[in-house]
Amino acid sequence: MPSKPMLNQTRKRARRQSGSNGMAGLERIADRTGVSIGTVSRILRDKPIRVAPDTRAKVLEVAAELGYRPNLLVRAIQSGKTGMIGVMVPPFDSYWAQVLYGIHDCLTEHDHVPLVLWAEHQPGRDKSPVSERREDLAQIYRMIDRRIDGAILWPFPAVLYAEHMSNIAELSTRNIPIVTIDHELDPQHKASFVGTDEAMAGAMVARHLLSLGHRRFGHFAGRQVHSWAVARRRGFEEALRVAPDATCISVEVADEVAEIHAMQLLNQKPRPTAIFAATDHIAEVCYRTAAQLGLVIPRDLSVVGCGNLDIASWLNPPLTSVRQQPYLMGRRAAEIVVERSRHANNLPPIKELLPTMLELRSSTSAPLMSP
Amino acid sequence: MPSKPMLNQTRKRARRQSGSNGMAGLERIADRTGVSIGTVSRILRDKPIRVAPDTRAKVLEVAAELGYRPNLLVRAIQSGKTGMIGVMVPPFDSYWAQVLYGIHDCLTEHDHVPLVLWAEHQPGRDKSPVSERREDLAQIYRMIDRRIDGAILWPFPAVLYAEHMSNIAELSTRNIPIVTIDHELDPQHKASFVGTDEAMAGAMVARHLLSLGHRRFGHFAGRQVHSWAVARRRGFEEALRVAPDATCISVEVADEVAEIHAMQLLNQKPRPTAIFAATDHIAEVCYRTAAQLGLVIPRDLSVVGCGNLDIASWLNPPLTSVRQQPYLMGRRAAEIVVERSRHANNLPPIKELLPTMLELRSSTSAPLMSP
DNA sequence: TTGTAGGCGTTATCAA
DNA sequence: TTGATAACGCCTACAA
Repeated sequence: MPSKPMLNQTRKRARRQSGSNGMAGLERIADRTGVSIGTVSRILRDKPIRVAPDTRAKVLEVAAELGYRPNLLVRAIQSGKTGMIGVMVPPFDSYWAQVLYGIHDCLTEHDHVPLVLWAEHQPGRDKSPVSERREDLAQIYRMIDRRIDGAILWPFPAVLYAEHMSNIAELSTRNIPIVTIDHELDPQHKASFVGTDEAMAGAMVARHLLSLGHRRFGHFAGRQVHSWAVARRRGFEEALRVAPDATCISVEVADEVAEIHAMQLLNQKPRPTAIFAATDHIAEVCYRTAAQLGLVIPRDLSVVGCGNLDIASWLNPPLTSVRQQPYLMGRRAAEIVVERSRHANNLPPIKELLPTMLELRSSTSAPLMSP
Repeated sequence: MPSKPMLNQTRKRARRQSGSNGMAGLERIADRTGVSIGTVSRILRDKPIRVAPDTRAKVLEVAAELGYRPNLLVRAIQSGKTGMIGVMVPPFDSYWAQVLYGIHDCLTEHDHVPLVLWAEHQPGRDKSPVSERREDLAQIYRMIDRRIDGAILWPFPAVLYAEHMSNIAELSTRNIPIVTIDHELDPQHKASFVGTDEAMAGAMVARHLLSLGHRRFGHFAGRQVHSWAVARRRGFEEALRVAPDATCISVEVADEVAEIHAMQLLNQKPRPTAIFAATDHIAEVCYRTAAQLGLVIPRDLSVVGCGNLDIASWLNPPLTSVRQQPYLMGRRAAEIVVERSRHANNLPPIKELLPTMLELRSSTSAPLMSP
């Protein structure tokens, strides 16, 4: 009979052997090699510790043979770190695909994985404020219940509703590091922010159009609940001031009625000779509207977009557009969350603005004639 | 002094109170309400059990106040089910975005979440077989180490290399349910499959072009390592047989040298009057090549694509393309993995083919003249 | 150098 | 109706 100290573990093992469900654990390796679980654990973690060479060899061999893989869930509940970062993104175009790539690459390089959930993307779904809030809340709980180490968020349209902030509060009150992309959150959430230098973007567009000789501008602005849309608009308008005789009419366009807004603006008299569309999607609407009015781009109307999506080069004529750096934005956002998570979210939140470039294509030219 | 039975737990609690890291657990609620952990657990799970109404009320109140959220990681290590499904996708276009939406929606409806990782997507990365294999393997381990309940895979180009199958074997030997999309795996993996009815797709395209009067065809086939590419090609070629005088030249195009292949095929004499491109991306290359040769679409050349991506409608002229059902494919794939996972992967693998439609646009017309 | 005990947050199983 | 206890698979301390 074994001595007392061994009895306890021996009994345990005997019991477990039967109920095992397939994947080998430390215990099975311990049994097969005749050493204790603790020893196996130490060897497999490859800590700088002292182990008899043949013990190590034997353990490694059996582990390989059994296809042992550590269970990160267990480590997670012990360490309090799951290595999972919640990512909530909008329905996507090529811009967001790049952002996701950036996030993905940076996270995996740091041994983390993204838990990607979508903000409402179904055209068919009920979009009432209430159901939207519920749905977003459910998504946030999905992440919290799995104990994500941090979250990267996109500013869903729901930021419109004050109640929505309480969803984000679910994260911030639990001290989960947050980084938002493109939209800056209220300071109370202590959230970091990665965005685009909209002042620079606006200035580049303004300078380009002014240098072509334009003086009457129109701006299709994004919905002003998004901080990027506000900054983009201001950046453009302020940069126009260098030309005292420049005028600009800005209208905020909501996706659903973009056509109508575009039509109204393009029917102004005198008509603007150049348009800065807040996004390439809006620029596309602008193209369609221009076509309906019989305007030829760029002869009658110069158009500049923003985002430099795939469509920019597919449009006819190819669209001049502000090139942002979505991949880099994703990377930076990921780097920031991971770092905050490592420091128990005690680092102060930071804001980061990435520079832009203007991608010149053929949707811009000098105005037909001066007024 | 408390009686002996209580002593043990009481001591434990006293110790833990200090080291708690923020998020409330059952224990804290138990302390605050004066009941045992077990009771709290039962109430919060809301099982059909008998609890004193006031006990329940008190517990629920405290739980809400503390913002209690269950820790799914713990449930996972106990139940052996994490509720996470690994999803490995290629760099994406609108087709894959739809697939992801479908997967996401179906999974969340079943209280699961997707763990989305990318198959190599970086143009800059070293693409040697070895490093590619390593990278994919790392991705697979990331999923396994977090104990995914199942996996939805896209057939990465790496299926080319025999060694790559050993990566997938890492999943199948562990009895993790697998569903592949678009590419059918070797039977040994017992993997399920969701794809498109390529025979139907090919037949629709063939019928359409034949009815327009075409007899000389060209087919830009996808790389024949992909089962979808093989089936799509065969589907098209076989459907052409209804016209005894129809001829078809098929070439397999690799992305990198697509232009060259396209140029060669379009330089055949007599030149084909209609092209079926295996993907819309290839169709786009075809457009460019045709332009270089001074061919006008559809006057000199009819072109049909497949996938009905966003670009199809942006191309000039808009591309006639086979419409697949990516969203549905995603949903079905998700449903299938979840179901297999629930049955310990004991259900037999299934194959599912979804029907297609032909989206008629203006890239096809009758041939200019009969030979 | 190796083994054992205790704990992570929860569930399930008895016992009270 | 409620409480205590043993898992789940692993890691950290401490003991041998």
